[in-house]
Amino acid sequence: MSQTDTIGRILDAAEVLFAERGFTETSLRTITSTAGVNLAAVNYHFGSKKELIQAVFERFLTPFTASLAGELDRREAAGQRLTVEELLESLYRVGLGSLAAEGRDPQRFMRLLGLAYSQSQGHLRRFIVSRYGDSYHRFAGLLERALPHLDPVSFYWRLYFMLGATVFTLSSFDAIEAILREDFGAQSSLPETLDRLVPAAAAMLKVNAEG
Amino acid sequence: MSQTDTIGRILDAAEVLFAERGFTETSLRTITSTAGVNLAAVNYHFGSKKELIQAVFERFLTPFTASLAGELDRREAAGQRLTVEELLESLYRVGLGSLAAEGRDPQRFMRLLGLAYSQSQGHLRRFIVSRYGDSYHRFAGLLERALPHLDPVSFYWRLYFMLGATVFTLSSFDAIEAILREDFGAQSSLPETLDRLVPAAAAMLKVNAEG
DNA sequence: CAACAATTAAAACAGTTGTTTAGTGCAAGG
DNA sequence: CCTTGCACTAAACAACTGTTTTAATTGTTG
Repeated sequence: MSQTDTIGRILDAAEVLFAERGFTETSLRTITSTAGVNLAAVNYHFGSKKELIQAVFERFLTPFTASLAGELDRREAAGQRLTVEELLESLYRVGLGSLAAEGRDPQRFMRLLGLAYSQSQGHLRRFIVSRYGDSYHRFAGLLERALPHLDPVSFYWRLYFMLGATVFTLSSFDAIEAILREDFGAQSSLPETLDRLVPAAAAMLKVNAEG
Repeated sequence: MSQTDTIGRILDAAEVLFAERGFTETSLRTITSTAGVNLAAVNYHFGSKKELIQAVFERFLTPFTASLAGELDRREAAGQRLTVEELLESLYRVGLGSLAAEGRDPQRFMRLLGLAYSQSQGHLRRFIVSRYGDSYHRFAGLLERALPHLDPVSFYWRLYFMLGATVFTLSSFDAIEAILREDFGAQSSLPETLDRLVPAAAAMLKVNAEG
């Protein structure tokens, strides 16, 4: 249809394949052949494989952070200070909603985020921080204000604990869900799992250090 | 000295390089040249790159699980049921101690565990499960008994949340520590961080679902 | 010391990687 | 009608991958 349908096809294929196998384990030839485009199209449209990886992240992080900003605006406008649970709810539901609304798979983005964290070849982490650092800091600041009893260092360690639990769990949601279904015959949906995660993460953030 | 000093040199180099860059990002030539051995030595002594990766994990997981088993034996022999905090303490301190005792870097193994999780090419996950699944299930069983108010499915999700917070945070301990030192001038040691992690993770495990 | 096996070494192997080059087709503008 | 620019393609590039082969060198044992 449009003259640059090729770009979209490449991004679609790369997004899926990167999430399944990782970045270095996915060759440009695999991407271009599943996308049904020529090999050289990646370098033509994106410049390099690195820039393709960044473009994949940009395509889902930009609407995600935009939706999150809107949600935080709305909640802040309501007046009272946001609670930990409200902030986590915002983060999770917006992540789910803004991406699912475009008909894309939220779990795939969680896997990509997990990969970005662990496989990060430097360039990707720098790209994400420079592009979306502000969104991160706004959320972290609001969360810190919701936890006034914590000193800054304690708060940031707790924040990383929470991010670890979130990214780690959701990035392998499919695998964990399959294990639990096999062992207990209990199906878990992603929203249900977020219902479990919100109170657990909130408890971890709020507990007094001296237990 | 010994006739197969080569094996140790290869394992040492592979351990460091894998932890720094990941598996596919580390070539056999990089490993053998930093180890000061011939390229073919890897295939001669280990068979393939996959088996080398498994050997690296075996070398630190075997003493780790053995120490953990001993620690759990000791604590169980003492009689009363183990608490969540005691179990987490055992896990963390033993992991720290058994590896540091051999003069090796505990954080490196956390990074490897994180990689095993996210970069797992299948063979590694199968290897770890078949070799160390029993240790994992014993620990999980004891932890579940320490949390009798949780139904099995809830418990296992919480377990994954806890593992996520642990692996994620400790596997990038150096990076997080550097950020906090820059922003707050506060140095954090690994033991201090575990002191922060134990109560936080325990709170996440213990909280009642309906908050 | 001779003979055998274990280990190390150099070199080549076949395959894959990301990227570049040169050229094709096509549509819009002068 | 010709040209300019854009999207796309096939082919080749050089570099790198894990692995194997063949030969040289050890170390050990009869």
